[in-house]
This record gives sequence, structure tokens and C-alpha cells, in this order.
Amino acid sequence: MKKRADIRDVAARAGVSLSTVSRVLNDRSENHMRPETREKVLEAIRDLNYAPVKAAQTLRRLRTRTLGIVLPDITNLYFALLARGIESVAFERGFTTLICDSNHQPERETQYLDMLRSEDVEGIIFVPVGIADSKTLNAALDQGIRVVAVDRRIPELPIAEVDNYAASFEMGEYVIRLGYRRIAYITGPETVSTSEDRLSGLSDALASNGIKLPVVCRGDFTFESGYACALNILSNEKVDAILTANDLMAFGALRAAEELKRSVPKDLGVAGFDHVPHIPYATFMHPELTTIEVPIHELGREAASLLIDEKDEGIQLPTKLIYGGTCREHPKGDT
Amino acid sequence: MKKRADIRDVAARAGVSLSTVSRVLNDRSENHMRPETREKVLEAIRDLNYAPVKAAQTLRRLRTRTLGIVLPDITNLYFALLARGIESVAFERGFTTLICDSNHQPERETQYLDMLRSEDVEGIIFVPVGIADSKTLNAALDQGIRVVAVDRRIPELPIAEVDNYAASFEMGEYVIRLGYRRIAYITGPETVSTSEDRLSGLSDALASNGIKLPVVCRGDFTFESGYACALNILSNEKVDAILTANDLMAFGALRAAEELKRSVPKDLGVAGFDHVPHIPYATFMHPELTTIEVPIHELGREAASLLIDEKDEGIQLPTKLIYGGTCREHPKGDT
DNA sequence: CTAGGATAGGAAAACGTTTTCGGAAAACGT
DNA sequence: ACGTTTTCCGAAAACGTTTTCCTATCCTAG
Repeated sequence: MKKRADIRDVAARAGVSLSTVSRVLNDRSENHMRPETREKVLEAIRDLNYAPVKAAQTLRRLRTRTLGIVLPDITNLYFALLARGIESVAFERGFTTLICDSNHQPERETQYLDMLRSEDVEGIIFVPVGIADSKTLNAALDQGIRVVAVDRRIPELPIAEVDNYAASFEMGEYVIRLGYRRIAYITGPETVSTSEDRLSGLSDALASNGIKLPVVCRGDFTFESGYACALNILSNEKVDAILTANDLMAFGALRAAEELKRSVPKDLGVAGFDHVPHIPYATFMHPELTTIEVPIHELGREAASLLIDEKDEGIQLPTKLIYGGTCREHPKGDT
Repeated sequence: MKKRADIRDVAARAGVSLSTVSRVLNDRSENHMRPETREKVLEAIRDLNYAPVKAAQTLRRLRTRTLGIVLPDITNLYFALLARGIESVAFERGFTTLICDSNHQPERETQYLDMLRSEDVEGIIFVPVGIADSKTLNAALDQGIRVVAVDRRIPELPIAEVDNYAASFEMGEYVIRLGYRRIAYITGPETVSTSEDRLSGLSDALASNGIKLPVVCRGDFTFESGYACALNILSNEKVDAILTANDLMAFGALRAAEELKRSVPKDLGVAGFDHVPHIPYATFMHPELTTIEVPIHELGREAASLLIDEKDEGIQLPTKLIYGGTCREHPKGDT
């Protein structure tokens, strides 16, 4: 392995100064040079197989063309799709992407934020685990790094999101129209804006129909928590539907319902939120889950665009109600 | 937007020289300093929210402390777990990780390899989509970048893998012991070493019991291809078991079996390969899949270690047969 | 009380670029 | 032929670290 050629090797071989080589490399259209000189330099570059050292360029210009992503769990398909959406835009625009999996640990999140800062990323897409550590976040912002939120709100930051409140409201109206009346809800952590929005959307939908949520159980978006909550609810309360803040918990609820021999959707309606598509296992399951589709890949693309185009306004994308088989098909006395 | 604190700001605030700050940062155990001084520096760092500029460090040490990962599909849990395994070791050892999702496209793979090269990564962990483009690969190797394979072999490269042949052989013997005789196989792409190893392992196991594989169908590791192959096999052949080269295709086969009203495991045994754990959807399913467990997270960790410790020998990790419910429980006339 | 060795910490060089500034040479107008 | 502009290119100063080489200061032993 030979020593790698640097810019002065090139200059020496071409018989010019290193500033000339640099000018050729960055071909500055102002200040053009004699074709003859330029050719000599290009030849030397070819001969020596010269490639600039990225770190030196970065240090000099202080632009890394790199984007950071901080998310809770890359093994969760929802976030993997998000990452992919982000990456696709970044790649198109010539940006490199650094994916940081905080693994649901706020402390890790902080470490990653600092790491991204020291990597001098030009922007960060941030899906916080809980309440974002404002000190670390501000350190990044103060340094001029743009940060956008996706899916979960962070105070003061632009966000790419869906209207969780409205979607959840719609779901509430839907299940009521189907005749469900005693509706339990399994929500997510209170530190996550999506949880709260979804809960209040549903709650308001029921209220506007004169119904109150008989029971709300707090889960943490995992299958297990959905299962545990549902078990609890079904054993202690008389409910005819369980709605959840995400699909995973809905699957947990289905599992609980099955164990307790509650037939879905006849005795018990179940609905989720997110509709992470392309889960082969889900298509294997029947009935398919009634849920709200969140265009997570698109949210990722939008978030990346927000960052790269330096927009300060967030964006809201539409959701879609997916009519699965875990809620009754025909409303009572209705079409 | 305040100016970002640099190392001399820290030095000034702590009332020391910048070399001292650097020493604290890199805590060099030789040449230790007064705890008091160290504390002052750490405090200044905290106060100023100082984070070193990576580009400068890199330039000075001429080491990027960065690892690249090129994998076929980050939305596939199997690879997500792999990435996580790699990342965990990398993080422990102070390396940054660049995840490149080739999305099953060889061309994209090549682009990423080139990108990683120009990023000066110190090593690449590579799970190729098909036959790796040796030109691009060699360009990286020539530049002194270490490359290791994981899961799928690449000629000349060290690899972290399991003994696919032996594991598949074991599975073959197992299903035979259970009394299955007419065994179909759904394999993966022929360009992927794991496919071929698994196929020949099974085939040899059957052969050593005087049995021939009546039918081998080539899938591509997707649920859909497993489903299609199984449908085809079950309609045209008289088989009592379907084995597959990965779990996803096994799920596809289960779906096909169900549609054709073949009862599993009574009429038909089904087994997969990989045992991607923690799929809530899978635990929701019963019976659970009989399969081979591949410690993919560990493989990732080992691969990262191989790279960081500059080992030239590959490593093989053990697999484990998972006794699910998609094969008969009791061998005929056996315990 | 002093020579000598540790020890703590400072000054400055180096890493490989980009870019500003300015000087020499060439081109041009008179 | 001389001044003025333009064109081309070199010298050198950054960029923010790490690290080598020193120099002070402090201990310890004799």
C-alpha cells in the first residue's frame, strides 16, 4: 500500500503551485486558467490517482453535507421506513446520512446529539424518546444546526407530521357509527405528543356523541404493554371496543382478546394507529387490523426536504382510515 | 446564533493552555494531571457545551473512526438487528457508523461503496445483494480500507457467519426423524452463498437417509415468493413438508397451506431459517415457526470487532434449532 | 540545602485543504 | 514606448485539533 498522493504531490508533478491544483479541482469559473495548465494538472491527478482528503476539505470550508437522524428504534419497521424516506431525499441531494438509534434511552439520545454536533452535520431529524433535553438541543441550534421533528412534536421546532388529533377523532366517530359504545383506550407515554393528540382526538369525538371514555390505560407502544393493558381492561371492565395509540399495542390487545375468548370483531372491536404496511406477518393475520394509515415514508421525505431547503414551516400530511376486519363491518341500523 | 466554542475558548475559560484541554479530552493515562486542573477543564467544557470538531481531529490523526455498513434492506428486521449489533460495538469503541441501504439494487450498492471510499471510512461491513462488483470492491481494498462480509460470503474476504450447511443438515435430519419423507424446499437466490449452503446441507442430509428432494423452488427471500412457491408446490406435488431458506418465505408457505386447507403440522410440516426474534406478530401467530436461530445481532458485533481489531480470520457462530409447532412434535415411533 | 528526577502544563508544529491577496506577465490603448 | 487593465498563478493564512518537545515547578534523597 503506497503512500497516498496529496495535493502538493500533484502540484509538484504538474509543475505548478498547489493553489493552482486546488483551482482546477474546484473549477472556479471566475478566474479561469490556461487550458494548457489545467490539462497538465488533470494529467498529474490521473497519474497519481489523487483524491482529496475529505476531512481537510470539511475543516476548511466547514460544510459537511451530512444529515443526522436520531430515532428511538431502528428495528421498529415504522422508524426504519422513516429513515428510508429521509435517506432517499438526502441521497438525491448529495447528502450523507448518519442514523442514530437511541434505543429508547434519553441518555443515549443526548450522546448522539452531541456526536452529531461534533460531526458538524448540517441538519438533524429528530424523533425524541421523551421530552428532549433542551440543553443539548439548544447547543446544536445555537451552533446553527437546523433541527426538525418528525411525527412527534418538539417545542419551537418545525415538524413533519400528520394531524393526529383529527385522525383519532375520525376513528372515534367511525367506531361510534359502527355501534360501539363502551370504548377503552390504550394510549402511549405522556411525554410523546402523538399519544396525547390521539387521546384527546378520540376523547373529543366520543364527548361530542355524549360518550365518555370508561377507561384509559397507559402503555408504551410495545406489543407487551398492549397485551398487558388489554388483559387488565377486559378482566375488569365491560367494554365493547379497545382502541390503541399504535398498531403494535393493538396486536397485543388482539392477543389478549383471543386468550380471553372474546371474539373480534363481534364481541369486541379493536383498532390501531399507524398502519405500518408491508408487514408480511400482518397480511398473514386475519382479520386485518382496522387502523389509521400514517404516510411515514413520505413524512421522512418531507422532513429531509424541510432541512435541505431550509424551510422554517412544518408540514402536515393527510392520513387515511383503513377499514380492516377488527371492527364490525356494518353499523347497526345503517348501511 | 453564538459562535461555536472551540478548544481555545475552553482553554481560556479554564485558564489553561489548549494542550491541556486536549489532554483532558483524550485522557492520556501517561502524563496525568492534577485532578483539580482536570476538573476545571471539564467544567469549562460543560459550561460552553463544547464538542470537538470531528473534521479537525480526523485531519490531525488521519483516522476517521468511521465504519460503513452496506446492506440490502434496513426495513428487514433481520438486517436492522444486524445493523444494531454492529453499531453497538462501533459506539463502544468510539466509531461512527454509516448505514447504507442498497435496497436490493446492485447498482446502488456500487454507488454506496464509492461513497464510503471517498468518506475515508476505516472499514466496511458488507452484505452484498448478489455477486459483489469486484472492481469497486478492489478500489476500496487497494486504498487500504478493510472489508468484511457478514452472513453472505464474498470471495477473499473474512466473514462473520454461521455454519449454514451444518444447520440445514441438522434441520434435515430433524424433520426426517419426525417422519416426514416427501420434503420440498424453497430456496433463495443462487447468487447468495447462504441460499446455496442451506440447500446443499439439507440435500445432503436427505441423501444420507436415502431420500431425494422431490422439488426445489427458487424464491427471493420475500413473503410473496414463499407464498407463490408453496402454492405451486402444493398444487402440483405430493409433499408432506416444506422447508424454506428463511422465515419470511416460511410464513408465505404457511399462508399458502392455510388457503389450501392443509393442516399444519399434521398434513404438512413447515420450517424456516433465521428465527428473527421479537417479532410481536410472530408471537401472535400459532403455531410458532420451527426454525433455525441465527444470532444475527451477535454476528454484527463480531463483524464490527473483526474490523476494529484488524483481524484477518473470519468467525463462525453456533446456531440453534428452535422447536416450534409447525412440525410434528413426536417422531413416529420415537420419543 | 541542593542536586536530581518527576510531574504538570505551555508553545508550536503539523495534518491537507481552500481562499485571499497580491505580483508578474501579457494584452491593450494611446 | 509607456501606462493601464486584464489574466494567470504563487505565497501564505486560515480551519481546529493532536502531539512533540520543552520549561518551569515540586518532591525527594543525600
